[in-house]
Amino acid sequence: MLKLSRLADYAIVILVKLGEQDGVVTSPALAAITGVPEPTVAKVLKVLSAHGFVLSQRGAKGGYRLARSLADMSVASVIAAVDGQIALTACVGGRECDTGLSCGLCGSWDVINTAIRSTLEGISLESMRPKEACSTVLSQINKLNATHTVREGA
Amino acid sequence: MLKLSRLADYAIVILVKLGEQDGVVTSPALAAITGVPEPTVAKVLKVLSAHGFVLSQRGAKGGYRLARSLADMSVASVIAAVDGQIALTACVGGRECDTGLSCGLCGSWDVINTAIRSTLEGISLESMRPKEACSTVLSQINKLNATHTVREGA
DNA sequence: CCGAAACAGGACCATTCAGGTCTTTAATTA
DNA sequence: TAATTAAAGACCTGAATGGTCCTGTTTCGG
Repeated sequence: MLKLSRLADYAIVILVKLGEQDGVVTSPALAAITGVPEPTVAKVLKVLSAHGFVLSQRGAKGGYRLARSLADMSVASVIAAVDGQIALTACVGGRECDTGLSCGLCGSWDVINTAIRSTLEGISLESMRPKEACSTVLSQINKLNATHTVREGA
Repeated sequence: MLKLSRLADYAIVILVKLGEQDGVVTSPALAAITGVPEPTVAKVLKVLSAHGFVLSQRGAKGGYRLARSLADMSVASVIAAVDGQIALTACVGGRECDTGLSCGLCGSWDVINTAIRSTLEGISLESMRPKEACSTVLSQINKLNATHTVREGA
């Protein structure tokens, strides 16, 4: 169903959330914020660090912070970093697919791949940040779920 | 890596190839033409038939033929038929993802999903048909691979 | 100077799901 | 009536993703 890998999904969520914090944030803290299991957060962060999306600081009081603004990160670049090249099919670049040579659609896929890629490149992480109206709904849901623990500002 | 399922890939190839034949074509014949294993071809054709892309004729001298012109089939519709709804993530329609409620990107994904979908809807199967120059290259490759069996026109 | 905290970089397992095969049934035609 | 072919669905297998854990290495604080 043309779905994104969950890791890439997490990566985007984590980056957006990280952008909303100030100072360095530890991976356990990010796990708490996003709800993603800690080891997975750490794994994603490592990849993002290797690809220059976040800067890491080791040692006690270490953590992560964004390497650049969310507006300077495209959805495409994040997906490519986590999942590898964005391509719908195996036969890219005019090469033949592995079904033999009878496909005959050689090159036609490139049109699609390019279209998808440019679509995703045009969307920045900044534009993924929750909108106001949406945040309101979210906080309400959060309140519902936090009923027996904390009741902040209500 | 944001890849298409192989079944959807096959479906498109099969439809394009089917459009180049005249009269009804059996699935074994299509398997021979496309190089895709016969049972898989049959499986894909069944799905395509159920979704109205091809018309089936049972019994002896039966087979499949296109239900409408290739120009009237979008890549998006074929993918949707074989793989289900085209959506990058689980959280569509403003619903929250299953990581809990902390995603907070509610609705943002819809922008991406819609963009991808409309991109794919704008590409017809007709435009996937091999171009002349490309066919030439293909036939050359075919000749190379058929060296020890048949040498047609060379 | 030592210990705790936190990232780095792997290896590793387990689950899921897509891909593919097979069998049976029903329909059509010669 | 017999042969051919699609329809439908059960079932198996293998790859890959997702997730966990372990062992270093670095840095800060006491």
